[in-house]
Amino acid sequence: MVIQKNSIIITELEDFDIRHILDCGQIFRYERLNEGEYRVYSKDKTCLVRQMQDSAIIESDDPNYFVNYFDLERNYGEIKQRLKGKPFMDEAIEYGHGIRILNQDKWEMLISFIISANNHIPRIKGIIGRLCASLGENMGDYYAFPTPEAMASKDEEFYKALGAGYRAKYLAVTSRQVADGFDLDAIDCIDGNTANKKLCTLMGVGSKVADCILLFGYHKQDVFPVDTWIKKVYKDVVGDGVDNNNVIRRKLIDIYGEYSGYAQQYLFFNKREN
DNA sequence: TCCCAGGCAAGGC
DNA sequence: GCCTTGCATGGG
Repeated sequence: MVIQKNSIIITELEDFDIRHILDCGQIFRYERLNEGEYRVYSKDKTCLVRQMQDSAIIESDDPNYFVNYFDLERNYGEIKQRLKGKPFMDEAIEYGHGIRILNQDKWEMLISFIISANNHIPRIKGIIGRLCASLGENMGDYYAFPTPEAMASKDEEFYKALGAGYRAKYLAVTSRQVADGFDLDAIDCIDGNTANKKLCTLMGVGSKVADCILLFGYHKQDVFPVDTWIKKVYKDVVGDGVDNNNVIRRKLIDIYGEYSGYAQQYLFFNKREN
């Protein structure tokens, strides 16, 4: 990796594939421009990613932000090595070998995954896009993700009009709570299970949404978001799917260990695309 | 068409 | 505590 004034150059692509990274369900704000060419948005920033045969380039006026964002200083080879041999992992890692878990904004993850509940990914993208266009700062040729204050200034009806459906109330109530002082940063230094319970006190956040926020916004690795796709994986692993979500979560963390969060992403991506 | 989606809150027991 | 039900919306 070479960091320049307005770009990052990646010359080792064994653990970096921009399509894997963007299509594995952790981010909703990006556009595919061409084959291997994407524009990505995070918070109030943006970058352009182009992946070629044997290198990739990330163009941005704040490269350091995106070095952290794309988790470029972490050794994914070691993570994969530790996961290999566990149930269904080898094929999932082979298929999604270029996945990296992004370091995204906590507040953006909170709102994005409240919207994600019982929803389709294309529709989630649409709602979030309209949310940014209507409440986010105009950055010239794109919109920033709105601040807690901007979102707290609107009511349930506003979010219904955006197409959020029954999640509209959750958005209004939770953004008010954060604007009024609920400290998202304070959750950073507590363990996964305790952090999960704390996030669940916010309206619209249950165990699964909390795990997504912790994995993508806090990079906590001892979590396992259990959604409809992971339930299918669970059936493959244990033979049936009659257990409730808490039991499924606990058993999967038991099986996949300290790198459960990474395991979950490889398994999710492989199940959803194959 | 009808089923389903990166589930949650509320109410029943 | 665990289990069931209702829920807005639009893509496939």
